[in-house]
Amino acid sequence: MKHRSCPCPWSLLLLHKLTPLCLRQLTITADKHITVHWILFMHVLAAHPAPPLALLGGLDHRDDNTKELFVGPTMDDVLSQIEEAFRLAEELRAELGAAQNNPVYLAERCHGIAQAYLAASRMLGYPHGSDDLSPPALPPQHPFGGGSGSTSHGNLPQLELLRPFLSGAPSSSPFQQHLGRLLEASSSPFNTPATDTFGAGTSGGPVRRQASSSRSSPPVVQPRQQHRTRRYAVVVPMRESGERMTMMVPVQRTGNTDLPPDDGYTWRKYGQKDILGSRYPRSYYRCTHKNYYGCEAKKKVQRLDDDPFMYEVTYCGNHTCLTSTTPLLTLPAPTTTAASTAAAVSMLTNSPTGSAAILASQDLVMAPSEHPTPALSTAIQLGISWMPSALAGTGEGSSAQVNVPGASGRDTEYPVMDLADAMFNSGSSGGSSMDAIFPAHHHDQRD
DNA sequence: ATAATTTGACCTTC
DNA sequence: GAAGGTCAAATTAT
Repeated sequence: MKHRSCPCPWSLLLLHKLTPLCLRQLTITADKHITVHWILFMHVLAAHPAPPLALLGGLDHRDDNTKELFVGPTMDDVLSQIEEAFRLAEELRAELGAAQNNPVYLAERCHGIAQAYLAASRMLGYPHGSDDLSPPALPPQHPFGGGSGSTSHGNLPQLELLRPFLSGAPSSSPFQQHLGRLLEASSSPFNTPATDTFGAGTSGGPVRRQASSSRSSPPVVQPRQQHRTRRYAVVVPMRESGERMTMMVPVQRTGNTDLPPDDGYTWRKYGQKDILGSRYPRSYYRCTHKNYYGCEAKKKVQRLDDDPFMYEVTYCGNHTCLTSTTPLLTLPAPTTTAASTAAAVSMLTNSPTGSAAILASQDLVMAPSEHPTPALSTAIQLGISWMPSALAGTGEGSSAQVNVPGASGRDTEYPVMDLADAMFNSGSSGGSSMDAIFPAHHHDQRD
């Protein structure tokens, strides 16, 4: 079990510095979805594991000797680079409507944004960033991939990052619809779906590959109950439930590559099936919160025959567990629990993992409501309300707050010190709160 | 003790 | 009847 004993406030410091910029540039659409540049920022920059001390000297504008010892870029340089990325992203957002039918242009713009973030990341000496977001060479005729010699999937990782934010949203914003069209274009025309798997590259019959099983098969199989009373009262077969979405997700390049891709939600595996003509079995998952919230979200995961480093993930049904309650409104602010604070902060990233954290906090503080109401806006509001508090270093302990356009109703104050205490002193369970904030990148190299 | 996974049996659809 | 999807007991992990 890994445990980060002393989570470094590096990312928080970065957010301190960036907050005014974020508040100005961060765009929240009408239905409270954070747009592309913030997501990219979180994925590329916030994953930085540790603060380069010299850069932090630049961050604080201290007139000490640390800067003199450092000949590389300062934090201000990094921030300028980030600001440039924000500017490009904002331009892209403004142009989405007009440029939606020009995938080449859009891809290039996304590429440019990613490059700007990567430049900042490189200034921080974070070499892995280039690996994660290395933009594709964009052949004019195939802007979304299919280049010779490369894998046919995931050639536009900048867009792939956005996929989880489009899942399960029946009422998409125009911006989401733009992104959806982009992603659709990125996967369907050029990426080979797993439909033509019969005999394609397989050597004879199907070869089963045991998925992430650490136990050895028992030599003697116990006889199972032959006749069971099956109850299929309210079963909705996956093929009949609407809201289906299929996507290609690359395997984790680090650690156990047999693990299914982590989309941030918590799933429980309920079945595995050998599929005719496929080398790899198909795994069936349902939402962990099915019993508690009646969440009917399901997914099936299968490796591609022709690209074992790619999973085909089909989502069915929406996560009703995300819209079940308004738990955050009941949080005893400002004496927020660690879990709930982490939930609110993580929701700032609008990541599904943050959603999972929200659910964890729900389990802690309240029972499910009979009248589900959208909690997303609340979570976003809490997140944004937190940001200026964290920024408010001008007066320690101050609790400035910001009314987020589109977020109606109450304002909640979260003093930064409480937040920091909760974040950095909470570590009683397996994962730190920082994991909830920046969940996408782990630096544990398990060999 | 509880939660999650495995896996053969069972059910539904085609 | 075959194949895909799901159930649930057994098993394993936490």
